[in-house]
Amino acid sequence: MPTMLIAASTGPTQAPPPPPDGNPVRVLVVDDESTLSELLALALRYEGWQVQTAADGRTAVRLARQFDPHVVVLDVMLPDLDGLEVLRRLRGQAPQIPVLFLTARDAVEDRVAGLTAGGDDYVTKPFSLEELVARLRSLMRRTGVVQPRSDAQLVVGDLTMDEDSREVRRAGEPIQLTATEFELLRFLMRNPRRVLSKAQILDRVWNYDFGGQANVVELYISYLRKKIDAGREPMIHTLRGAGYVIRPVG
Amino acid sequence: MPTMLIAASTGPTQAPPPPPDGNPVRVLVVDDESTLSELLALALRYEGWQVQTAADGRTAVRLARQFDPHVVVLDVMLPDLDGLEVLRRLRGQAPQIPVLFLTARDAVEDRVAGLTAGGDDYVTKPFSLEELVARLRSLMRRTGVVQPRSDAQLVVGDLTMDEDSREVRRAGEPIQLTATEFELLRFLMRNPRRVLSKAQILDRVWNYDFGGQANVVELYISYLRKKIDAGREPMIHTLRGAGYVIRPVG
DNA sequence: AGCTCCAAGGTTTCGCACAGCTTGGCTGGC
DNA sequence: GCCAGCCAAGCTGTGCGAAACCTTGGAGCT
Repeated sequence: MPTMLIAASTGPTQAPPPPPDGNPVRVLVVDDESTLSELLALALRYEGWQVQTAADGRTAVRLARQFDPHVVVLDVMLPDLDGLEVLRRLRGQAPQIPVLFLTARDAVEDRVAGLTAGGDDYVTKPFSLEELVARLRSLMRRTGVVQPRSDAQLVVGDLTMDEDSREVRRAGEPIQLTATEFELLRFLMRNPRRVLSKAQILDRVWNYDFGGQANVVELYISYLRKKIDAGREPMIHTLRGAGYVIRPVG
Repeated sequence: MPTMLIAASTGPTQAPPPPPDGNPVRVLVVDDESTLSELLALALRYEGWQVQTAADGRTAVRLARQFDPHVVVLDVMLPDLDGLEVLRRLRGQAPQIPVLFLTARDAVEDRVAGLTAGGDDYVTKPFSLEELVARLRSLMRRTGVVQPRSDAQLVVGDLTMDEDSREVRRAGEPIQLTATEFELLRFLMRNPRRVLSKAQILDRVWNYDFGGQANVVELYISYLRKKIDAGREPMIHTLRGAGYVIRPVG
């Protein structure tokens, strides 16, 4: 029985953003789980960035010297040195370099707080790629690695999202979203007019270790519609057998 | 008339795409079902691409080294290594190489997680050749293997199709198509002014294991006409005993 | 007390078989 | 050479089964 199958994806996120000043952004990823660092490398390369990975602290420090990254993604839990030590050595070479820490959810929060004192940021595992990339982007914006541009403001039709303040408005009217709803909407808004398959959405918006039913996507689309399209001209459309798409009305 | 033989495929598609830089695109197909990989090889060669096939993971990795493909079509279920392991080894040699995965539909939601995250894509079996080729093309476009050139826009007369947004318009007016209608129209539009037989269409647009009546093609042509030729100068023409052709008016 | 997600039932849409109808072309009788 | 008649090829309306999608309620977690 031939099943129509377009079900899967059509093509991931929009075209890579322009490099900071002609050269691509260089990102160093430090994590000892090779699966994770490879996944990350993939996603970040897809953003158009240059990526190097290191599996332990010493390698990271050595690599940083020759690779000279603009930003570092650093797991605080490493086999050899601990995050703090790696940070110190990195900063010894490049005092200004912004760092995005990865920490286990249950990790002691106050230590991380100490680490991020300098304007850095952190993300707890497991995270979604969409969130990690957004954080990284925001971090680079704040620290001037890339021009701020009007990047933190997403606009599709009369729908706007401020990524920093997390404010969302439709026709000026503020809308309250939960964390997951926000991520999903951000992903849609970053790819306006482009059909996104459920698989793509899952891969990108849900945590990398999510093992659940694929219909959470339908569920959250349904939530979003209630909040965003309620009583208005709909912006979120279903393309049966293909995916979802957000489009300005008209 | 029983099932149409897949081997009959002549699956023509317009002139081969522009090679990356003067040389033809090289595609590596990895699948252990020889019937399928041969079918694929045939279709891809017809696109003007150079194709090599491998039946298992190790061979694939070895072959990749000397063949140096621009893109890989990879079944996730292989006799020796599994898809992810092959991916890892491939990426070890060529970190940027885009991969199109093939997965069985019923295979309990093959944890495809992360596979599309890096800009890769996947297609579930059984698929249609048209679908697979379109995906491959889109993948190469996104990852810069070929110049985007005539990006994702297909144009025949006043009829346009955007493959990313799946928007179709005739004379500016938007037209809603179902998944199958879309595939069929895409195939026609990729081959303007060229007569396509029902057998070709069946082989190319329907899943390779389709076992139904041959008159689905007539049926869907009829649907398409209602949607795109309705009340206008017709663009889809029947050549009795030969097939169908799409042509700009005039 | 809110958020996330599973389960399950309900709804819509699509794909396709079937069958009767139309069209076009061929043949043979005149 | 012309027309009637016939047949194959193509067209399309109808209907059913099932896939795809939507929604609700509630359980578990934080």
